[in-house]
This record gives sequence, C-alpha cells and structure tokens, in this order.
Amino acid sequence: MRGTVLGVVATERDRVDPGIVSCTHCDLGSMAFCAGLSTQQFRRFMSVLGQSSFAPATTIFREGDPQQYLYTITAGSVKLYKLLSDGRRQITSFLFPGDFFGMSIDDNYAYTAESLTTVVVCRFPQRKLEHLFDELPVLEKKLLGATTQELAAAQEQMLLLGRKTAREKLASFLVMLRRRLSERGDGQALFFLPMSRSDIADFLGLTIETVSRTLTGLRREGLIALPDVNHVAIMRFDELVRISDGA
Amino acid sequence: MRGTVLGVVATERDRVDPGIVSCTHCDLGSMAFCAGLSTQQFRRFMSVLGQSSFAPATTIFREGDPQQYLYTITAGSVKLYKLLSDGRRQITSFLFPGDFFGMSIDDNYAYTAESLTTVVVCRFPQRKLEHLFDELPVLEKKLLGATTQELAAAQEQMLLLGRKTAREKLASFLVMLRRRLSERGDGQALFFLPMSRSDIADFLGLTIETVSRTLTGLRREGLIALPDVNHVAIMRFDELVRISDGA
DNA sequence: CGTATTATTGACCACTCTCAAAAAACGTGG
DNA sequence: CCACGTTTTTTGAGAGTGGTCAATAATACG
Repeated sequence: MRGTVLGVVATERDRVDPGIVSCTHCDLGSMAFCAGLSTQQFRRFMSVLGQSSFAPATTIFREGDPQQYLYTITAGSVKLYKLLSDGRRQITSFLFPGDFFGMSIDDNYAYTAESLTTVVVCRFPQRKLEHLFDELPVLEKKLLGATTQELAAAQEQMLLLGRKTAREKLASFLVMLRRRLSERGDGQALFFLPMSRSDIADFLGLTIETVSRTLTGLRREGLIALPDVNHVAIMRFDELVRISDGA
Repeated sequence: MRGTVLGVVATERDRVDPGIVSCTHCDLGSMAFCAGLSTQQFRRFMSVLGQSSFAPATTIFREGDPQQYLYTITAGSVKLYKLLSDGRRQITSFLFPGDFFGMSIDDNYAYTAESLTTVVVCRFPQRKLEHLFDELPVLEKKLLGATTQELAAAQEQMLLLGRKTAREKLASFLVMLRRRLSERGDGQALFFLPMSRSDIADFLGLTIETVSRTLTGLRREGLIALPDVNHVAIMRFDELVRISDGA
C-alpha cells in the first residue's frame, strides 16, 4: 500500500527537471495560476516564474524570514504552522496542488511552510509580481479570490477550534480532506493521509493521544476504516457530515 | 463613564445623514478605502458607493444570505460570527473603522455580521465593484492587502484557539485590542470594550464564566483594572504581552 | 534483523465547563 | 429620581472532556 503511494510521489519528482522551466508535468488545468492566459501573456508570466522541488519534511521558509517569493503548488502537499515560545504548535493549513502560500503584509513571512511529501512549486519573486499584476490584472484577481477562499477556510477552522468537540473535529477534518481531494479529481472513498498523527493533532488543537483514540472510536462505529496509518476510507460520509455540523 | 461613551456614539450618529453621501464625518485618513484617489477618481468612486448606518445589535447580514455588498466601516464596531446547528457560536472577528467585511467566494455570505455599537459604513454593490476595480486597480490592491491582513489575523487567532490557555487567551485579546485601537489613534491605557462577556467568550472559545474568572484573576494580580464592565485599563502591558506569547 | 520512531492503549488528573446562586447593571414606568 | 423587573456579570461547587504520564504495539529505516 505504502509502496504505491511513494511510487506516485517518486513519479512526480521524476517528471520534473528542477531548475528547468517545464509545464508539461502540471495537470492543474483551470486551477492553475496561469490558466486562461494567451500565448503572449503566458510568455510574460513565465519570465518571472521560477520552479523548484522540495524533499519531504523540508522547511521551505520560516516564520519571521524576510518575504521573497509567493508560491503555488503544482504537486505534493505542504503544511503551514505557527509556534509559541515554548514550542506549542498550531498548523493553520494543509495545502494541495493549486493552493498559494507565502503572502505577507509586512516584509516577513507570518508562518513556517514545510513540505509533507515531495513538493513541486512555481515561485514568484515579490517585486516582479507587482509589475506582473499591473500588466495582467487577471492574476491579481485570482490571487484575491484564492486569498478570500483561504480566509473563509480559516474562519471555518476557527469555528472548529473554538467550539467543536474532539469527535466533531476529526469528523470535520476527514470531510474537509475528502472534499478538497474531490475538487482535485480524486473521488475515491479511500485516500492517502500525507500528514502524521502529530500534524493532525496540531491542526485540530488536540493531542496525538486524543486523535488516535477518537479515530479508533470512529472506526469501531464503522464510520471509517483505517487500512494503514496513512490511509483512511470513509464508509458513511453523510453521517460524518452530520457529526461535523454538531448534530 | 458610560455616559461619555454613549455620548460619542450618539454624536457620530448625529453627524451622519443616512442616505446622503457625505464624507466630512469620516476621519479615517490614510486608512480609508478612498485615500489617495484624485478628485476625478474620487468622483467615480462615490458614484458606486452607498452609505448607511445601523443601530447597536443590528444584524447587517446573515450567513447564507446572497452576497450583495462589500462593506467598509467608517465609525463604530462590528462582530462577525458563524454558528453550529445547535447554536454554538464562534466570533471570527471584531471589526473597527477602516476594516472591510462582506467578501465572498461563492454567491453567499460565509458568516453573519452584527453591529456592536452604532455603525456607519460605506457599501459597494458587488457587480459595480468589479467594474470599479478595472478602472481603479489601486482599490483592488487595497482590498487584497486588507484581505491578506485579515488572513494573518485569522492564523494568529487559530494559534490562540488551538493552543493557548484561558489566561493566555485573555492576555492576547487585551493586547490585540490595545494594538488595534492604537493604530486608530487611541493610545490610552484605559479603553472601551464594545462587546459583552458573552461575545468575548465566543471569540476566545471559552465560556462567560471562565472569561469573568480569568479577568478577575488578571485584575487581582494588578495587570489590568476594570473600572466598569465596559472598560479595561492595562496596567502592565509588557507583562500581558509576555503571558500572551506563552512565556 | 535490530534499533529508532511513531501510533495505540491505559490509568489518572486538571483545566475548563456545567449548573446554580448571588450581585451588579440596565431599562422602564411611575 | 427612584422602585421594580430583567438581563448581565460575578462567584461558587462539582463534573467531564481532553490532557499528562507511562507502557505496549506497530512501523520505518539502516
């Protein structure tokens, strides 16, 4: 099971020649930042773009680092997190192909970005992006749309963190993941979990023990199956949705 | 004390003639959406803008309502919240003059907006705004900046909700309020709390009892003073900051 | 295969919640 | 302006969800 998954990741890595700009590997379609650009606009777009690839568990940038690039994911997944001084951690997002990260208001990143799997990104230097937006306002509109969507997801997550029980949090998490993967073309009941129990705990405001216990509970009730530690199958999706809404 | 505050609110209400476009009451300066526009651009700006005023505790729109307007506050404060089906509530933001609300990705608002005090807003019909952005791209940049800032605040709030203790939450809340009011020109140690204990609880993911007990604790330690239920004075700001960072 | 890391399970505990009552603040009408 | 009823806030006692500490099991990796 795990071999298959690693195989997919390895394939994605192999398809990319790091440092060489090539969009043939990118199957984002209408989700891509560059979608809908004319040939000439696309050429301009490519002139400011850099591509790079990161191995699993690589820190892409740290909270407080000077902001240099805006990133968009073409393959793999990423986590964003913030820390308290004593090491307590809150993961604010798990990101998938098509998602943006690296936006900043002042000149420093407000969170740390770390790869979960092998990740391929397109990278835009902040300064050049300003000019690009003036020439291609449609790109700025896309970024505004993506940021607005991220904000809506953040508000949903605040509701989860502030007001849901452990059981409701896990149900919401699985439903959310399922939906995000569906948007990206994976509609199977069984799916890959790129993050550890510790990551899930730090995303939901729980401990790993509570995550483990609660997943076991959902499995015992027949709502989900856990074929191995990095896969979940949702057996009763509607029931999970009902639980996640607090019903 | 309270008379003074109500006096201010009443004055603001009196300065505005609802339905009549008048910017003389708006002292937002560089914070205003329209700041930096030329006379001609400003005329165009005003042609799509509507103004309105809301009494305290008025629902401006509800979660799920069709999205019609983008709002920016010129006076007063607003809370945004989401509900679970059984009535549990999470307040996602308290908003002050200069803040935006009403953005949406699909065609419905993702949260409810309710006034805390008497509120005066500028209002932009979504359809007209699209055209306005094409003519005045600087406005779209401002909205993107404001949305990015809101997202950063939301991520900070996720850290609070998921990983901070009740004491750290209250300290963070007071520090955050203090800073936001300072940005808006109020630098006094003593300030007005426009929200109830219940609102604070639903913002911090606590119960009103815990909010009350924790505030009493901070008062007993001499970190804050509570002259009346709607005012706080921060006595030891640096110590509150230290607590809020989890130190 | 052996070691290190991660996940699960168990027993116990504490922070915050719930339920309840008292106190304070607010609003209204006389 | 005060008396009254209502709402909000504070304070107290007890309980529960999820956390802590610890041991075992499973998995990853050299």
